[in-house]
Amino acid sequence: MNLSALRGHNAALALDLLRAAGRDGISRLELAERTGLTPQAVSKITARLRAAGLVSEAGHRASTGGKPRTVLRLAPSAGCAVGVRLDRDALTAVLLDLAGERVRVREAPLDPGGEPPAVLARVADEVGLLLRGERPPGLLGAGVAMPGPLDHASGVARRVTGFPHWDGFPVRDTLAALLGCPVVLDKDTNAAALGLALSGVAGESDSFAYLHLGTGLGAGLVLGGGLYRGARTGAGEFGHQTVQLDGPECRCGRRGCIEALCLDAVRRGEPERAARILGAGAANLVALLDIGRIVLGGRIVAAAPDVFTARVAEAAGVPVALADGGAHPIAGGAAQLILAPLFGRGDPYSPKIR
Amino acid sequence: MNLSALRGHNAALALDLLRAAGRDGISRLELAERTGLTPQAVSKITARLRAAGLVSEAGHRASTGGKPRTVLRLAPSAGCAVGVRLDRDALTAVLLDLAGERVRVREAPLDPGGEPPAVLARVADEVGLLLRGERPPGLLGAGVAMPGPLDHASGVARRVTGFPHWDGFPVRDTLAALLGCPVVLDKDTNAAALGLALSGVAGESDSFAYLHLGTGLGAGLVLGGGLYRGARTGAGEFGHQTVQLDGPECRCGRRGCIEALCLDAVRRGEPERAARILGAGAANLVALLDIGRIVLGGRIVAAAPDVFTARVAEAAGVPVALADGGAHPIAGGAAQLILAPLFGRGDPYSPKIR
DNA sequence: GCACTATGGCAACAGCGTTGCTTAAGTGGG
DNA sequence: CCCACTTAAGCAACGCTGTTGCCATAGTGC
Repeated sequence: MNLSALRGHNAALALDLLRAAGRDGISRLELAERTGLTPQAVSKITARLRAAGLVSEAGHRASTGGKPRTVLRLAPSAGCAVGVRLDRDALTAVLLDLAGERVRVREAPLDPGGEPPAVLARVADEVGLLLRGERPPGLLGAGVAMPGPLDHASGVARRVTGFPHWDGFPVRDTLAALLGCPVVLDKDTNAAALGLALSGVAGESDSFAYLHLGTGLGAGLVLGGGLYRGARTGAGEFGHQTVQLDGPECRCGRRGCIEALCLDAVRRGEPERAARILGAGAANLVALLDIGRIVLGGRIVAAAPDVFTARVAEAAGVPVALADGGAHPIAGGAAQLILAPLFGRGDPYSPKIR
Repeated sequence: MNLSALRGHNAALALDLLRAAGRDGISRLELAERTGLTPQAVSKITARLRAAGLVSEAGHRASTGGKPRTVLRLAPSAGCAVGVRLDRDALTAVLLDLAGERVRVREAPLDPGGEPPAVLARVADEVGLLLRGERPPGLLGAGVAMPGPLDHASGVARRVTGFPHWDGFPVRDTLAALLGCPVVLDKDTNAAALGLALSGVAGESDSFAYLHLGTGLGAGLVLGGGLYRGARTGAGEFGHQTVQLDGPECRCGRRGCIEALCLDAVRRGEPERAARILGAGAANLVALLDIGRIVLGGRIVAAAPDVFTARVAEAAGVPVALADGGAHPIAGGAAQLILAPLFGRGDPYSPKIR
């Protein structure tokens, strides 16, 4: 790491604390305490951030017997990002400001049966409508969330469930050309987990799993405050975890996959049973990764939130939270794919220079 | 991060590359390429390391039309560490040099039934015998590996399997006082995984799982090149992953735990079946964490290595390696608990300053 | 023997966080 | 109301980081 990387690192550290502080803001001295830097260093860093328009002064704290601390706040309008969720039959697009607040939403039906170029042209049109035809000032890029599996690093779809014929299609580069801005592609569960990590739904714990039970069952893992994607960006394949060695055959070819068992119970109208199966899978996760929390989301969980929350908490032995579907956690998380690197929240486990 | 932390970071980066290069050594320019630093910066860093006696020049590479590159090597004798494995009935102690090479081994029977202070006094005696009564120059500390569960951060044992009455005993601080050097405590599987990560057994992949099948079944996870310990240092509890929802009750109170099923198959003399069960668990790990390799070890694996390797590779779909039991992977890994931080290989997922 | 190539050190430099000091802006006792 | 005291934040000088430009060294190959 060289000096310019050091500067970026510390600026990101400060920005992340400013982001987490939200409307309350944070003082220079608090930043110094939390980063371990000296107050003077923080003054210089925040001066640069203020000069760049990313941070502004916003009032003062009450005095504690001396000069009151000046409150600093992230300037939400200094940047924004688009987030797009592509689902089997619908598209959700959101515009988020730098603070992660939703500025606009747009939902539309989608037919993924078409050829990828046509579908993506459609996506670009919808994003244009979301932006009302003009490029908002400070647009940093667009994040796209799809069901997966796909390759985050290259932005190429693989055998994305519900999107036939997409295997190997360069979604990221195609859409980047259409939109004229940087595009990042990731799995829907990863996007949601990242968004939840940044929104504070995960509470104090900096490691949690987001479990999404909708058309399928998937997971996004946040370990040590950052999204864990694994060696080939395929981590979080939770639906095909074997939890019943001699169970019924799954469409993936293996037996006793948790997704098959869970969805089967749901289909039979036994949410209690589905919740207990999901709880067993969650308990496996908690034991294996020693994570501090589980967050549940998806259509099927939303249909019986109390049952799922109670059974999973019982089995896993950690706090369980619900992702509010109305807040569009996946589309919002997709936009956070663009914003997160500014705050040093890119994935910390990616292969490093050694 | 401040400048002194930056210097430490870059020094660790260089040392880790030197360590990985082993006897072959590495030139300044290669270090520059791999770290992303300029050649001149590397010259300064290696000059400091040479002045500290950690690195020495060792010959030259063949010329490629100009001045031949000078080879740098880690000076193995610049430091050493003790590693101790405490098992149910035996103690293994090793002395490793800075390069991770084994200098000495000592094995002795152990009765963990006694009170912790008496057992640890015994351990300290054995370490004294390993060191032949004198403190070797450059001794950095002692790492201790036990079956777990235990708390790495505080160095306190919890309900360590095979060690009754140890719950809550401050193993690290007690032993540090007896030995007069820093002590680090961790689970046996974590120690082994760390040792394997540093020894190159994991090959190119910087994420893998070490699965140990002996008296029990446990795992150590290396993600992104560093040991993953989780929020409360309890990660890697693999033995009680549920793989058979309605399976037989386990002593942990849950049903269908992989350890119970696996060991039951072994007890019945069906290693093929045990290997297939272990394979299913390994496949779960690979899917969930997208790791690039599985490493197997432990007494039961050693009794039928081909069967376990073949079945696990088949199920998990990634390369499977064997940890050589004769190389004392757990005791050696325990010593690496002390050495690894020098090379920036402390756990990268520990809670960060934000 | 000489031109060429590649490595690595020396010296000057820009930029990072740190230190010592000063100024600003409050509180609270007399 | 004044003034001592406390706390926050900026200015200037500094030490140390990696970087840049230049040069000495040590090989190859015509």
